[in-house]
Amino acid sequence: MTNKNPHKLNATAASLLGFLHEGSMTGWDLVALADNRIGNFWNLTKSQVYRELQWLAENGLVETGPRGPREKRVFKLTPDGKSAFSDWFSKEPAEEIIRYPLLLSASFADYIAPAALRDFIKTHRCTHTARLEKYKKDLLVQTRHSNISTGQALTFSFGIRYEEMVLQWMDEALEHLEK
Amino acid sequence: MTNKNPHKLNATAASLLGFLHEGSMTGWDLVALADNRIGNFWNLTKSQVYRELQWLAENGLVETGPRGPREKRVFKLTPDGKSAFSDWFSKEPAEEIIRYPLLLSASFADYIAPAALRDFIKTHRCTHTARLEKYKKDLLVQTRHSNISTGQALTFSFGIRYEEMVLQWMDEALEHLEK
DNA sequence: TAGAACATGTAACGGGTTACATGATTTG
DNA sequence: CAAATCATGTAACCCGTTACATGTTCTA
Repeated sequence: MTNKNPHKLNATAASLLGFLHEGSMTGWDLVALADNRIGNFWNLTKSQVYRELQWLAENGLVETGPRGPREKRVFKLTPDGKSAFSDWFSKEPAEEIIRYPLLLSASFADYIAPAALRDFIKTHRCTHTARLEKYKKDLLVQTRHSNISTGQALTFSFGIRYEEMVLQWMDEALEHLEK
Repeated sequence: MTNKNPHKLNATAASLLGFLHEGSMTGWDLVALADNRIGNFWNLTKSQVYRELQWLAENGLVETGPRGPREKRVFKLTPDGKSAFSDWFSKEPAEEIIRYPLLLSASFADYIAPAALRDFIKTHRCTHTARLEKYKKDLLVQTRHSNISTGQALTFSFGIRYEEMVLQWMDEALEHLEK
C-alpha cells in the first residue's frame, strides 16, 4: 500500500495524458488545449486539471519540470503515464451522458408558458449557430495550414453534425410551439 | 432560518416536481417515468430520486401519503411544489453538458490501435441502433392510443434526430478508419 | 498605464455513482 | 417454489463546479 491516493485514473486525467503526447505543457496550456479539442463533448475546468495533474505527478504518470517565469511549470508524460493512457483507452468506453436543461424545459412544455419556452429556444439557437460557425471556421483554418489529424477530423465532424442537428430540432420545435 | 437544508432546488428535483403534475406517484414510479421520458438527455439514478424526494418532503414541496403494501409511499405535489417548479423553469436554462467517452477515444485516434477503436464504434453503433428503433416504436405506440403531449413530441423528435446523427457520424468514422 | 491574458492553485460544496442492505409480491 | 419485479432506502466515494486568492507579463 505505497499508494496513499485512493482514486484511480479517471477519464479526465486520462485525456490529460493523451494531450501530453503532443509535447510537454503547463496546466494552463492543457486547459486551453482540452477546451479547444474536447470541450465540445467533454467539459472540464481548470480546478480539475490542476488537481488531476497533481495526482498524476504524485503517481509518476507525469514529471514536472522546474518552475519557470510566472511560476510556470511544465508537465511531461512519463513511460508509466504512456502505458496508463493506453490501458485506459483500451477499455470499452462507457455510454455518453447528456444533461440538457433546455430539453428538460421542453419536456415540460405542457406546464410552462409557451412564450417563455420559445424565448429560451431562440436564445440557445443563437449560441448553437455561433458554435457551428466556429467549428466550420476552425476546421477550415486547421486544414489549410497543417494536415489535420484523424482524431481532430472525427471530432470536428461530430461537432458540426451535432450542432446542425440541434438547430434543425430547434426550428421544428419553434414551429411546433407557434401553434 | 427555519430551513436547515442548505441546498436549493436543483434541476433533477425540479423535474420530479414536473412529473408529479401528472399525478401522485411512488419514488419507484418516478424513477421509471423519468428514465422513460428524460433519461435520454437527463440521466438520474434511484439514489438521487429518493434523496431528492426526501428533501422535497422536508421542505413542503411534496406531501407523502401513508405507507401502503410493500412500504409503498405515494408522493403528491403541493401548491408550494407547483410554484417552485414554475420558478425553476422560468429561469433561462443552462447550456448542455455532454460527456461522451467514445468521442474521447476518437479524439485520441492517433495514439490508439485503430482496430480497437473501430470495434468500440461498432459496439456502440449497435446500442444506438437499438435506441433509435426503440424511440420510433415508442413514438408510434404512444401516438396511436393517446394524443401525445407537446413535451413528449419535442423530446421524441430530439431523441430520434440525435440517434440518427450519431449513426451517421459512426458510419463516416468507420469509413475514415478503414484507411 | 491599464487591461487582457498568462499562470497557479485551494477550499468548500453539491450532487451523481456505486455498492450495499432488506424485504414483499407477482408470475411462470 | 424460484425468479423477476416491485419497493425503499443508506453510506461512501468521486468528481465537477464555484468562489476565492495571488501575482506576472504582454500589448494597445
